[in-house]
Amino acid sequence: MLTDRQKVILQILVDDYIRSAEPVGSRTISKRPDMSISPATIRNEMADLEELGYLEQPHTSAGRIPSQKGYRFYVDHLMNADNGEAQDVQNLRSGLLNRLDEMEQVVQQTASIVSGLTNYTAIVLGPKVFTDKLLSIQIQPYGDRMAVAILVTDTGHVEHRKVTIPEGVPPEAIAHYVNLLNQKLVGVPLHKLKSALHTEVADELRRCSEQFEGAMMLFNQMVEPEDDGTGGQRIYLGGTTRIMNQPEFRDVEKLKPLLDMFEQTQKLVRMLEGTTSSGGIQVRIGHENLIETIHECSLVTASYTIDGIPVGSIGVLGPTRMEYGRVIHTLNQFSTTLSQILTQLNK
Amino acid sequence: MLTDRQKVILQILVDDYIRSAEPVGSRTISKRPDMSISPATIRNEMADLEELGYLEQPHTSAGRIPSQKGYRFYVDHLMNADNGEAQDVQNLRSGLLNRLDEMEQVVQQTASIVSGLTNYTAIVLGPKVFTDKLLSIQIQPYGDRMAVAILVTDTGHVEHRKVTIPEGVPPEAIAHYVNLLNQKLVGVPLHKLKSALHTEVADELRRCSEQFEGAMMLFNQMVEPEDDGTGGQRIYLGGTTRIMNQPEFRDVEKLKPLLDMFEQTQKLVRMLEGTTSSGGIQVRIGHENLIETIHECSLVTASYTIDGIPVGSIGVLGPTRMEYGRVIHTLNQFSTTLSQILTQLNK
DNA sequence: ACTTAGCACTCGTGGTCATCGAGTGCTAAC
DNA sequence: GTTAGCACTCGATGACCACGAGTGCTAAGT
Repeated sequence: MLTDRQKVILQILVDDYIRSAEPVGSRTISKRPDMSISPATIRNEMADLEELGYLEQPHTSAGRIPSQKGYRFYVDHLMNADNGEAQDVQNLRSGLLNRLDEMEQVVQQTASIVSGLTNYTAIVLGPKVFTDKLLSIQIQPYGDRMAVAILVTDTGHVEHRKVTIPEGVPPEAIAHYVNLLNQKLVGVPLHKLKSALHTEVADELRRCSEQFEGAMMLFNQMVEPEDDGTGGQRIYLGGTTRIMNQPEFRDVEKLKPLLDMFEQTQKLVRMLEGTTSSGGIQVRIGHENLIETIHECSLVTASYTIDGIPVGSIGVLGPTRMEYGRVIHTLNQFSTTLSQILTQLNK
Repeated sequence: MLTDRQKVILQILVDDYIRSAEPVGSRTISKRPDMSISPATIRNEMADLEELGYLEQPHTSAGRIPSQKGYRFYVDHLMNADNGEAQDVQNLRSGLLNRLDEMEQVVQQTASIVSGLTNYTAIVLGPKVFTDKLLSIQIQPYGDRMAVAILVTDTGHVEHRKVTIPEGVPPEAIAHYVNLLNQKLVGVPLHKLKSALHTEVADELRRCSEQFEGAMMLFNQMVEPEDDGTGGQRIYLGGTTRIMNQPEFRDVEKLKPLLDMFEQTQKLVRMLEGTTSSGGIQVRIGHENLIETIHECSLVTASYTIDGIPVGSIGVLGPTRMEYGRVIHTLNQFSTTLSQILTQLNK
C-alpha cells in the first residue's frame, strides 16, 4: 500500500503531467507551495513509486511520468472530479432544447458540445429505439415482387425496410396480412416484435391462411432488424480532429490508425456497447481497452437513460494523459441532461 | 505560346514531380532516354518556363516544381488519361452489384472503392432522389398533435418527416385528406410535389373542406424537404485518412483544417453541387477551388446520372501534385458504372 | 543563333562535436 | 528519516563543416 506522502506526490505528479505533457522532476514537485520536503526526499519516494509500477522514466535523466497503473490509481483514489463550471451545462441545455424536434439532432449536438467542452473526441452511441412500442405497420408494394415495410412507433420514430414478396403469396393477400399484424402487434415494444410474431400471430395465421410459409417468410423479413453489424445503434462523432491538439498525436503515424478507426462504425459500437447497461461513469485506461488501436488512449464513458432505462452511452476519447477530473465531471452532467431531454422528447 | 520542346519538358517535369514529390532538376530530365539535350539547355528552358509562370523554385539551389498554372496546362494539354487498367472496374462492378439492395449502400461503397483505387479521398454527392415518383403517402398520428408523414416512391425509397397537426384540424379529417392526396399526387415526381400540391390539390380542397388553411399548413410541412442546409443531398466519404499518405500532409497543422472540413457536410455539398449538372470530368486545381481550405489541393469530379439525368457527382480530393491521369481515368469509368447500376436499381 | 561545357555560387542536408541543463542516484552528514 | 552535495547521464541545442544537387552565367562550339 502507498503511504500518504506517496499518494500526495503521485497526485501532484499526475496533475502536473496532465497539464504540461512533460516529464515531471523532483524539483518541480518540491517547489510547490504546499510541499515542504526537499527534492532529494521526493526522489527517493519517486524511485519507490517507480519500483511499485506507478511511475515510469522515459530516459535516465528525465523526470517521471505516470504509468497506466499510475493513472488507474489516480482515477480511483486521488482525483477530484468536482472541478467544473455548472453554468456551462445550463447554457448548453437551452442550446440543446432549441432544436429538440429530432432525437437524432439532440444526440448529434451532444457529441459536438461534449467534444468542444472537453477538447477531446466525443463518441456517442445513439439510443436504442427498441423500447418504443409499435404504433402501426404498413406494407407498400412496388415494382415486381418488392415491397417496403414501414413501422411507426409511438414516439413517431419510423423504421422501414425493403422486403421481397415470396413466391406464392398473392398480392391481394397482403392487405389482409397487414390488418392481422396491426391487430396483433400494436403496442408491442420493437425488441419483442420477433417473439411476439411467433406467439401471437403464427397460430392465427396457420388457421386462416393457406400461404402460411410464404407469409411467415415475409413477416420475418419485416421484423428482422437491418443487420449492418451495429445492431441498429448509430454512432455519432464529435470533434474527431480535436485529438490532434494533443502533443502525443502530433505524429501522423500515431494519428492515422485512430482516425481510421473513427470510420469503422462497428468497431466503435463494439467499444461502447458494453458500457450502456453498466450505468455510471466508467474509465478505461490504455491497455484496459479491448481495442488495440486505443491502447495509448483512455476512454471515459457514461450511460444515459430514457425513463430510467439505459439506452446508450457517451464516450470521450483522449490520450492516457487526460484531464480525467474535468471529463468525468462534464460527462456526469451531460449524461443526466441528455437523459432528461430524451425522456421528455419520448413523451 | 509554348514551344514543343517546352511542352515536353513541362510534361516530363510534372510527371516526375507527381511521382517523386521532389523538385526536379535539369540533369534528371536530360538523363531520360528520350531526351537528347543537355542539362544546360534544359536549364535555360526551365528559366523561361518559370518566367512564364509554369514552374516554381522552392529555393535557389533546388530543382523546379510545377506551379498551379503549370498543373492546369498539364491537365489541359499534356496529360494522357488513358492510363488505367480496365479489369479493375470489371471486378468492382460485380462487387458493387453484390449488395445492390440499397442505393445508399452502392453509393457508399463507391466512395470507398474509388478512394482505395486512387489512394486519395473520395467524396460522393449522393443522388437526388427527387426524380422518383410518389407511390403512396400516409399519415400516422401519434402523441398529442403530432404525426409522421410517410412518402414512398416507386423505387421503394421511403421519406418520412414529423409534422405537427395545426389547431382546428380534427383528427377525423386526416384520413380524408390522405385519400385526397393519394388520388391527386400519386405519380408526381418528388421535386414537383410542392407545385403539384398547389395546382392539383388546393382547389379541390377549398371546395370541399372548411379547414382549408389548416390542411394546407399540414400538407406544406409534408412536402417540404427537411432542411439541414444540404438541400437533401447526402455526402458519402471514402478514405478520409488516405490523404495522410501524401507527404504534403505529413504535418498535422496542414492536415487539421482539411479533416475538419470533412466534418462540415454543408461545405462539402457546396463544393460539389455545382459539378453535378455540368457533366463530364472537371478538374479544379488549387486556387481554382472556391473553398479556401483546399487551395493547396486539387479536386477532380465527375457527375453520374440516372436515366441520363445528372443526379450527383463523385469527387476525388488530393494534393495539387495529383496523379491526374489515373484519377480522371478511374472517375470516368466509375461515373459510367455507377450510372448504369443506379439506373438499373431505379427500374 | 542555338547549344553546351565549364565553373563559381547557393543552399538545404546530414554529421560531428561541444555545451548546457534538467534530472537522477548515491553518499554522507544532519 | 531527511537533506545537502556531488558526480553522472542523457537529450536538446547550436555551431561548424563537408557534401552534393542544382542553378545562373559566360564563353566556346556548331
